[in-house]
Amino acid sequence: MGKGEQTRQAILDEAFSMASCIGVGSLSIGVLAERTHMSKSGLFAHFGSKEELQLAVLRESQQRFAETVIRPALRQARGLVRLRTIVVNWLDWTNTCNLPGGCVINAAAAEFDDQPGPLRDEVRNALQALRRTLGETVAKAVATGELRADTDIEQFVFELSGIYQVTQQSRRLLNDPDADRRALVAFDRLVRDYAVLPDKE
Amino acid sequence: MGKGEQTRQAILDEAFSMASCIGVGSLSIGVLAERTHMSKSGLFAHFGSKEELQLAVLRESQQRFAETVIRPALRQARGLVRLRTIVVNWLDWTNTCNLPGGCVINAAAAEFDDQPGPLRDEVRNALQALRRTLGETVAKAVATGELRADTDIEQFVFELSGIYQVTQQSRRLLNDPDADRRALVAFDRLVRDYAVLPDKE
DNA sequence: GACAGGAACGAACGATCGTACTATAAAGTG
DNA sequence: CACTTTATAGTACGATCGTTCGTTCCTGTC
Repeated sequence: MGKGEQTRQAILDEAFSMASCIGVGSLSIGVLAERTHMSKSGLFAHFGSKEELQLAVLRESQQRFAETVIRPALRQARGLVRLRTIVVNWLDWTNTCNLPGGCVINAAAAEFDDQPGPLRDEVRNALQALRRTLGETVAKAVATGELRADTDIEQFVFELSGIYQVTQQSRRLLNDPDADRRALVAFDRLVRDYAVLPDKE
Repeated sequence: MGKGEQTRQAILDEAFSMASCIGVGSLSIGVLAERTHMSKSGLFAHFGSKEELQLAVLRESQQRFAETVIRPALRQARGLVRLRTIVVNWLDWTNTCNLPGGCVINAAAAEFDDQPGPLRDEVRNALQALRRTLGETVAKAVATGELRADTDIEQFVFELSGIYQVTQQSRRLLNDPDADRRALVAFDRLVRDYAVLPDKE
């Protein structure tokens, strides 16, 4: 990794954790330069524009998410076990990664949902990709026969996403210490409702 | 209503719909003055500081929410009917009110969840009040015997909030035309799981 | 040791930010 | 009408914004 690539990554690290706290939209090149002990212009040269920097942060976030939440779960057996692993990792990933202020993409989703442009597109793609991944995982749990064959997969993923979002809000804003427990209760209820009934004894 | 109160309200109207699109944090006094055909200083005098303006927008939002979502539902019979009315109103209230860019409070929740200060406090209080109101409504559905006596009310409200959030995201960002239908499916599943089983025939 | 290329800096740009102060116009009140 | 209060405008401030430009520094190659 060349020198340029190295500093660029260091900038992204700082920008990432900063964006977690104040949002991707409120990133400031001046402040970021201060924090990374660089000049504004020196930092700027690595990205060419503020928007490129913001996009880079969003991409960085996606990459870390894949490596932290999804990939470790692929070692689990396909089906409900793997799905549950993803959910647990997902709920915990703001702790695992350096995300003092919550999920960057999730916050950006609320921030840009009505502001057309590359940033909105990037967030949109990221969330669609995530839902697709979740959908495939659910589909495998159907294939293994753990979930019913007529499971509405998109509905399942829809509700799963809701559980994630409310958990973040409860934890971060309302300081609800039971948020994670409640999230798992909701997840279990979701699974139970779509599960194949066990044979009668 | 005096002249002052009148313009103040006009400013708030504009600020409200603006905040809906770009977020409470990105409100700008200059732009707001332009849109209301006033001078920056003239507008400024109504609030004394930007933060006060932002707080006023948040309070305005709470008030409209109460009048649009909650109050009309109080005409319904207590219990599941009223609860369902609230949910339907809730899901629709960004259309009912002038909210081109989605719920102000909900966006602010993601924006300020890690930035201590009066704004965060206000959002927090608003959401806590909402959850309390929802909780009381659910409790009445328990009292009427429609929901089971051992219903975990906080859990119920927790999941309800999740349904709302994911619906907003699906509709606004992912352009999912089925979002509202999915929300109601999720709600019905929630109610069914906590409902008192009908007597066997 | 000359040279080249990339990396970082420093200074400055025009624009916009929130805010303060002063003056003028309008509204409200007797 | 006169008088007081309130509402709005105008101007200017210091700070910060993203961005540009030209220069310097460092690193590695011939």
